[in-house]
Amino acid sequence: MNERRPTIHDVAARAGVSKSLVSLAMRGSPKVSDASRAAIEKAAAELGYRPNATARSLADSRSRTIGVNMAELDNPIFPEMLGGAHTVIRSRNYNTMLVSGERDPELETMELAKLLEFQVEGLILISHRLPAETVRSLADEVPIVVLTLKDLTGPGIDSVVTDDEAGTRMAMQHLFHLGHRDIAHVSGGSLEPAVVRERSEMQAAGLGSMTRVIEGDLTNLGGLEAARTLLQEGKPPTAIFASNDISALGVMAACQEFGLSIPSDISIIGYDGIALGALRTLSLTTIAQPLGLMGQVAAQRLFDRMAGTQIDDRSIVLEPELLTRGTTAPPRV
Amino acid sequence: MNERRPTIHDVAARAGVSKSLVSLAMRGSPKVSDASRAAIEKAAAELGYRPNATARSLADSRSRTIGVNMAELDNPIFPEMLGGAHTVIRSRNYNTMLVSGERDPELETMELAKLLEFQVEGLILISHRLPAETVRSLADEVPIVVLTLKDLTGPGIDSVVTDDEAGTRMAMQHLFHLGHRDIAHVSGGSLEPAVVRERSEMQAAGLGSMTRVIEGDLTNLGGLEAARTLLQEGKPPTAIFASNDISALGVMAACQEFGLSIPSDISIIGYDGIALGALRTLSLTTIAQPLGLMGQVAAQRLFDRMAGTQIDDRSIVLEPELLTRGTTAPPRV
DNA sequence: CGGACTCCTTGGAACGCTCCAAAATGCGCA
DNA sequence: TGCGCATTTTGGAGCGTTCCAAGGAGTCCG
Repeated sequence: MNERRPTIHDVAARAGVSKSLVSLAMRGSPKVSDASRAAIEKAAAELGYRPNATARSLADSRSRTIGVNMAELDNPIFPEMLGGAHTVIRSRNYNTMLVSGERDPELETMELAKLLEFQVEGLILISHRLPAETVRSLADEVPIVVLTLKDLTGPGIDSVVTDDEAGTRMAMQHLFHLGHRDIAHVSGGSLEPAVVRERSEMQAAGLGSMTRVIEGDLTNLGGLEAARTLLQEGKPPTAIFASNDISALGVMAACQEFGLSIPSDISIIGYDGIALGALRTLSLTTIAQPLGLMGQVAAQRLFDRMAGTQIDDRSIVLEPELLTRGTTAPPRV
Repeated sequence: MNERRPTIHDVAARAGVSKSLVSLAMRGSPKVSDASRAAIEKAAAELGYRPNATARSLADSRSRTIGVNMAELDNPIFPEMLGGAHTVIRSRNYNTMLVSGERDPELETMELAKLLEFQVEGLILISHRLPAETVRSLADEVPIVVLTLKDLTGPGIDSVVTDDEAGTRMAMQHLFHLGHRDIAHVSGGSLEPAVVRERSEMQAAGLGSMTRVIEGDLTNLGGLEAARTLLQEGKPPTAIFASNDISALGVMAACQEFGLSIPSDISIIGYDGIALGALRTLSLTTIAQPLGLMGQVAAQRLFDRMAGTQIDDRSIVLEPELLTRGTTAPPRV
């Protein structure tokens, strides 16, 4: 396992050419004669030569690496976005360096610093907990695309989000058209400010039919508890709109605890469109964000910025989609 | 965004010392006098200096990077393991380079080659689809730890698995003690050979009470369809043991379709212990593998190998655990 | 006041590659 | 045969670090 790995020099010596020519050949340059190329390939194969990407990065100062930060793992929307981004990154022949801030801004800052030390050429933040100022200062070293959080833009920073107003409207209209007039909303609390704020504004302003708002925190347990509180208060609403899917699942559990059957006694709609919600066991009606696509678009935009393409807008807004599944139905009359 | 980044030379010039001293100072060497250190730190801060990890890797030929391959994203057990491994990698001040084979052995091979070009110091394969021979040949360039698949060991290759025989036994005994005598097993089909084979052997040999085995494929849909076939055949078993959780969720859905309520009409037990199964809505009884821990242990073992620690065994076997939740109960009498 | 140490500090040679300007080769054609 | 031009090939300088052998500066003591 430990003999020194062969270098470009070894290949050159063995093929009887110069290191420069090997370098060209390895990169598939057309200026290499067929004879030389064959000799070089043969020598490389015999030696089991592998180009050293580190040396290459240093020499041409391109790391061919994108840094991805994923703040947390326990909401499946993040891995789904990661998957999308990752696909694009790979297709461009780049590598993905993954870090995770674990919800701790200080740790997150350090991890991002490490990415920069590795000379990543771009950064994708799949959610983050950093102060805007920190992100802005990173952004003048390397282009950044932020997923999910739309309120953070600025020079060097792009964002990819879905149209939450539209999504909220869709959810409400779906319930409204089914005949619901007594709707409760389990909000996201203070987390994910932008998203939550908008969804909440909608609910406050928009369709006046919603009577109650309970604070959740975008977790499963949060949804469960919020719904419990709600249901203890007395007459249950005919429908509940949760700000995200995993909290919607908590809401479902609470309803079951209270002996309400879904959707005949109460309708539930979530937000996000996690893959899991499609499982027949759950069959959660939801407003789907195109999660994988968001990741892809984020990566694409990043590559565009890296290429220096002239682009005006800083924010890409994708459309959400209503997925009508088994947890919503007309209210009992 | 584009002025040349300051290098160690710039810092040296500004602090009025040599680049070597800056290098030492940046790495916290004790041989640097307080005065110099202060001057250097000041200069570095003023310039916004960031060490170039690429150059460092090249110079001391240590990339401080671990490559992680995650074959697929749609079974949540993989991200959970990733999380565990990632935590350990970070705590050692290493970086994680992530690739994904997308179930395609050829692509997977290329991706792993890229990792080696980046001089990763170790490799963690969170499941993979490679021929044993390929893995073995990678293993003589860099230490490897394989998660989940136990049949692949050899020089340079370690594995981390759970004791599937024990797990299977636990599942069966749980059902048996509840009083079930007519149990069906939804298998994993040809995938994940080792795991499946063992779980299946158990079922064939072990507790003779199981009457039927249906082939699944470890997916949600596979579980759904397997269970449908089973239930169409006539008198349903009193319990179903699925080879993994996501297929168990499919099985649950099928049961509901057939009007069977869980657990009063039929008990269901899964395998894996995905976080999701704990959601109150699902409350899936299962045999839990310590997923996060497996990832951690894998990373730890990798670091031990990298440090050249003398270790004899090649395989780490962790114990599974029965999580009794809401989908199992005594059979109806 | 000269050694012998101990502490700090230094310049130059790697590390394995790419880039570049310049050299070698080959070919067509007068 | 010789010249010009296109095609191949080459050595050396860099990329930003670390490593190392060796050089200076003090300090302590006889």
